[in-house]
Amino acid sequence: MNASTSSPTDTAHKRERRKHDRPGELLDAALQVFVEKGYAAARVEEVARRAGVSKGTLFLYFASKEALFKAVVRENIGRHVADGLRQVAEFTGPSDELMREFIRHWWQSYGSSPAAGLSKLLVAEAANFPSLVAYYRQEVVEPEHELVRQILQRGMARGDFRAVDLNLTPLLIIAPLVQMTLWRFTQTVCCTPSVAPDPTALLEQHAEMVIRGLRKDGSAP
Amino acid sequence: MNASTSSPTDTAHKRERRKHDRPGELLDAALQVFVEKGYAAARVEEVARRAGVSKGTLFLYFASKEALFKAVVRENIGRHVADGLRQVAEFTGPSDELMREFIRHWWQSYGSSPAAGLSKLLVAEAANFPSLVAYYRQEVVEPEHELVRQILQRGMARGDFRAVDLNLTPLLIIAPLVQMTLWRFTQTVCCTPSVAPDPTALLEQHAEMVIRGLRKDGSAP
Amino acid sequence: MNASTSSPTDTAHKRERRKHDRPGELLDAALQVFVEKGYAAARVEEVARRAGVSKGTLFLYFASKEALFKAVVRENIGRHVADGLRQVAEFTGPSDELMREFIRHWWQSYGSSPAAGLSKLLVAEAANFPSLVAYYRQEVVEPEHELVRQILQRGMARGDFRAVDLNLTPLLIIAPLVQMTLWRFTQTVCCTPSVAPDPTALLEQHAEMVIRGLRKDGSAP
Amino acid sequence: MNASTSSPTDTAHKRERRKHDRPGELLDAALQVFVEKGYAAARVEEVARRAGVSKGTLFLYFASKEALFKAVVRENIGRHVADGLRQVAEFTGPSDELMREFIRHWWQSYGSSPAAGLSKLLVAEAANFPSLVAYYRQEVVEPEHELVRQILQRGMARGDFRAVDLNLTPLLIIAPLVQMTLWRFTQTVCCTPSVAPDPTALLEQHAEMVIRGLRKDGSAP
DNA sequence: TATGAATGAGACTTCATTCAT
DNA sequence: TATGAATGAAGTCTCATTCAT
Repeated sequence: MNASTSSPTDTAHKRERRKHDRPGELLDAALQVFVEKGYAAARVEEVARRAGVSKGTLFLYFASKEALFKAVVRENIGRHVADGLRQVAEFTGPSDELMREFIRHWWQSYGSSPAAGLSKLLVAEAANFPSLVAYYRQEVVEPEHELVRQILQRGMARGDFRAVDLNLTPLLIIAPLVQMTLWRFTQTVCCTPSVAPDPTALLEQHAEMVIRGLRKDGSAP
Repeated sequence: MNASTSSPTDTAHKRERRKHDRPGELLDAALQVFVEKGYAAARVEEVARRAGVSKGTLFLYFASKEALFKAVVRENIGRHVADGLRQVAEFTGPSDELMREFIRHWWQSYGSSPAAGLSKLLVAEAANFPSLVAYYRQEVVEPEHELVRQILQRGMARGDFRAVDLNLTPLLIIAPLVQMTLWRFTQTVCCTPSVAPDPTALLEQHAEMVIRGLRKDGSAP
Repeated sequence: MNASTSSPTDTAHKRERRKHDRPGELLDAALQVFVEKGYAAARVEEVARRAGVSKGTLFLYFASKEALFKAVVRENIGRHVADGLRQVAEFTGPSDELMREFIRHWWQSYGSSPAAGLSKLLVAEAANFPSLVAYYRQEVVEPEHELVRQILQRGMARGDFRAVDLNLTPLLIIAPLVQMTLWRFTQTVCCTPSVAPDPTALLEQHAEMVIRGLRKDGSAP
Repeated sequence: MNASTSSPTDTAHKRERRKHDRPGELLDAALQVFVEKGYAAARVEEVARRAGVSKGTLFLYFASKEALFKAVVRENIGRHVADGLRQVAEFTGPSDELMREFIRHWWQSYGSSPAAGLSKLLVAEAANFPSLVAYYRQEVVEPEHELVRQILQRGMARGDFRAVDLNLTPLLIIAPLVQMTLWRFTQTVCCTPSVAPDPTALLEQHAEMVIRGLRKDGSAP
């Protein structure tokens, strides 16, 4: 931001990188602004300002505000699920532990990342951008559910978990994770600790509840 | 409409009733529109149209779009929690059943009602209307958590539930209910059944998971 | 205003008179409001309120805001000049005294009356209502100038005044009177005494200046 | 407009100059429109049109209609009084001549200038913008009166003028000048010559009346 | 006659988008 | 490529006027 805090080499380097990374910097800034204000209340000028360019420049890279918005969504819909699936296939320990891993990993790779703003954004703009919701479901929600489904199936097959509905249960396992994600963007101001508690403790408590909820009736703790 | 079908008293009453009912009709229409589009994208003219009045009429009852929005939130923040608290105090059966009752009741009295749109609205507009978020938390979220906390305490006191954290657990119990609420307004368009499944089945499954999650280690099903 | 402050007879009487005087009360209220705010910024509802009737009632008596405005102007263009002309014809004393009388009388009968607001109104709205300006000039300004012209002619004929231009001098004599009138509506707020001084002293000083300005070169004081 | 007629530097300058001149052009147009119509009846779109720009451009330079109005007033409250004061101090001739000079100068530097519209504007909007009236009085009216007061004091000290009230007399001397100013904007339409006479002749006649009004009783013409 | 709820044209203002530089 | 001044469509809000009661 400030030339006095970086060496000439850095600045020059930064400027070089700048030109190349413009779209990326704009997308980062746009994600921030869209998440904060929502689509309609977001100002393209503020996106440009946060990216350090002028309003006109933004339109060199994105044809319209809507195009920018869609690019933000598509860009941030990661592929963090893919390696999740691999993990399940390779995992050899007890299903309890796999479930705990999944929950921790979900939060690390998505829930606590900047991309998590997408969840808020898509809740807020669902009615205005139905195609994005469909896209998001296909690319994110469904694979995620499939991943949980596989964990459940593995646990049931191994006799670690009782028999549960494979359509409903993934929703219930993921719901608190998504809620924690939404809270990150809902409680910027207020924040009694009881409402925005320590994420780690909450994740562990969630995992504990889930595992106990899935335990077979006669099994030991 | 026709003088021959109504006495002067009736017609006078009709006039009166209209004036009396207008704000309510406008608030209902406004809730719909705000939930659908979000605050910024909502058009006051559409609110007026859905309420069957002209643009100008809306401003006879609400000083501004923002005042309308705030009135919508305040109006729909119900008192459905109050009788919940009474229910707990009076309940005499096993805590399992009380928890099931709470979950069913939450959905009936709020989650499936039109007022449930508030949840989406407050997620979407949290950053733009922090005071409303604080108000909502105080009036709705905190009392709700307190209610669940009392159910948990009762269960632990009676030996029905194992010892759990009284700050974290309510969040985990309510989170899936809120998620179900949000889905109602997120999946207007698409809707594969696996994503928007039968609420009743989901509620029962949620209750089952929660109860098992709270069960004492040695206890029978 | 308040029934408790007047006997029943008074009130009844007042109400009787009311109906009859509605237009007059509306015109009085309208003069006030138009003078205070100007035509465009004046609200018909405020006129109605000050007249103690509803907005709808105003339109029973005046077809439109513009019609009300024109009626206000026409109504307040008095005939105070007419008797002024008679006075001149009948006056037998020295012209000094006649001039002093004219100045005092102008202020008493117009400058200090509520109708004086017209002067401000016509300055403000001249460009928007040229026909009213023409009407005002014909009915008020020209007769007034003619009156001063007659006083000057009389004074010159009697040898009391030096020879002066009969077109220019009336303007110069009346100008300070009109300015005093405008100040009444311009200095509602501030009012250092040097700017809004005692009207009587100012009138006397004006008369003194005018009379000396008209005195023949060799004449004694 | 045409690249062949201007060097790059020129065109860059032209751009710069436009941005630099815009506020001034808008203020000029705004003064016109506000004086013609009054504040409330003035349309910002008309101001923009007269300045040759679009509605939106106006708001790049002035935050609101009210801000534009206030800028118009502040901008046109000149410093034409300052050099008047110097003139008095340096003047060596008879006070008659100084007074004549003041009257002529007042008209030249203010009364006949576009800024003279301020007088009409402030009469019209006094009640709606009291702070501007106070500002105007402080910056214009009071210095002007002080200037006349100094001329009078000088005349009395030199024995040129009789003793007069130093608070009242400046008002009487300036009043006809202000009236002449107001007439410029009041008589756009009608205009019988007797009502809007030759300003020069009127100024001379005014000066003559004032000087005679100030003359010591025994003094020769 | 009197009311005041309802209307809708029109004003101010914002902001995504364009384009000359 | 980058800028930012300029645009004008569209939104919120006001208020003169109407009309059912």
